[in-house]
Amino acid sequence: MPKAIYETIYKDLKQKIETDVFAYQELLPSENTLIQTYGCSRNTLRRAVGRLVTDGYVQTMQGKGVRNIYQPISQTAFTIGEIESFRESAIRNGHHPHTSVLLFTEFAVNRKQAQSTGFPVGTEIYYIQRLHYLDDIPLILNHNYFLKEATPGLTKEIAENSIYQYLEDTLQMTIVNSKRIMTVEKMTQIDEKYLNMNAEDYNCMAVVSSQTYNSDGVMFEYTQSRHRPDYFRFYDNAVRRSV
Amino acid sequence: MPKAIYETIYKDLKQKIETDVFAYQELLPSENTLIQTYGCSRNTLRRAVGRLVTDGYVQTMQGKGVRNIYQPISQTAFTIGEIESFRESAIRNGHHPHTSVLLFTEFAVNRKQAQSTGFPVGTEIYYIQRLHYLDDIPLILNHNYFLKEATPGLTKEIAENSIYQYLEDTLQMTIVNSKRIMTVEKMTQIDEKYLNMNAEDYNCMAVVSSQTYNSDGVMFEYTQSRHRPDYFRFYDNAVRRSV
DNA sequence: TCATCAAACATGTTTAAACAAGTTTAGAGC
DNA sequence: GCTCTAAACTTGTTTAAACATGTTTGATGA
Repeated sequence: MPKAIYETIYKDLKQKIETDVFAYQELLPSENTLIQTYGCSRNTLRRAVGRLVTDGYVQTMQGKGVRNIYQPISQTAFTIGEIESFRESAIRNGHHPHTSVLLFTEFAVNRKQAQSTGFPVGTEIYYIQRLHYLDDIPLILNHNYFLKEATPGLTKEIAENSIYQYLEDTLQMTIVNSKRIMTVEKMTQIDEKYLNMNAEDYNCMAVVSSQTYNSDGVMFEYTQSRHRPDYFRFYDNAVRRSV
Repeated sequence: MPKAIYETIYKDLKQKIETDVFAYQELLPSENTLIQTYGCSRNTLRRAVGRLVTDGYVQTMQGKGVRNIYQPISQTAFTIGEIESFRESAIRNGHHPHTSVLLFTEFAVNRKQAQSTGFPVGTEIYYIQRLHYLDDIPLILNHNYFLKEATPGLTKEIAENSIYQYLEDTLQMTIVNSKRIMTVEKMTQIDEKYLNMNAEDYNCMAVVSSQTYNSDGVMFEYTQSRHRPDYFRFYDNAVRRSV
């Protein structure tokens, strides 16, 4: 539940835009009008609208107003800009997610792993391989490296459901920040096997590597997500700033 | 040149972080200290710091302070979150960009093109095929569709340099907003030919499709950028909001 | 010595007010 | 009718102040 007023207003406006209360390409009510509607100050309202701008939902035009430029996006969309677990994003889009754990183990990172993950050599970690299904189709092969010190008590059972839910609800951890890199890599035999792919067809994967930090500034997770190329979509909205 | 105070402070702090004036994982000076340094109000300072947060440069911790979590990223990086021309981003990273125009033509969009571009059927557009080189290696094959009405006077010569520079400097257009979708697609014979690729090796491309809006809320550009998979990197920083 | 607690300090949210700058509208004057 | 302009809008920037909430620190007291 959002406690902050601007969060509430933001969500209300967002929902109104998504449900066509405001028409595409039309102007939203002016700031003054919305201030009266929500009974808040100008700053608070502008903060909510500012979030809609970075979401690509609206566009502000000085002197004119705020235009709705939201267009619904299709299907298997992994919207960028927020940290969301596979489970959360699947449910949000009305799909049935399902996860199977292929491997659950723990070890200390060696030099090669330190290179790719960003964890120092010797760090104790949980290493988990998971396969994510959407409506019974295997879409993503995940390699998770969790800092053991920061995520104690992780089990295979938790990994089968939602690790993030465990971290946030049980361990009271606050996830704050995630740096991601998108690349395209050759498909491996492991990819082929688990994702039911044929390298004669596509021979590449969409790979998202991410480093995630908690509120203590500790990088507690490195994950490589290997996506089926034919189902992969990554959305983003960019705003050009004055140069 | 930034006219707004918060822009100036933002850029100064950003530059200080990039040049290690503040050490990695250390705390920045407190708000009160920075307010005195810059002689500005708290709101203005917080606005600058807020931008650094969304850039993934720093992490704020209530009660504690602001931690520097910036780590330089490598090589051919196309950082997300901002609209940047190929030329701008290449120069920013110290490379030598070069563009060759393969095709410069104009026509009215048919039904199939309307589907993919988002322009209505019959819209008059410039269609440009361009090949972007970085340090003499062809990396990106671009298909540009520019709304003729909004971008009058476009020529092949302009396309060889910077179209964005023409739009902003000569036409006084303000580019505001760009929605992008990242996918992986099969390599075509055209890709193979111009990018010196061999489909026996990689048979896929990283494809970024984007719709760009100007300050009038008009979508004036649709572009499909087909990237060499082995050179493609897309950076992003995500912030988790309270659920 | 050690635990407790209040003060000091950090960031987070909200309001109010003023001014700046771009756009639209309505009216005055021709 | 037409043009020009001033007034009334719109969003953009900045300051000031108050309160909320989380963290650290240091003094007090047992």
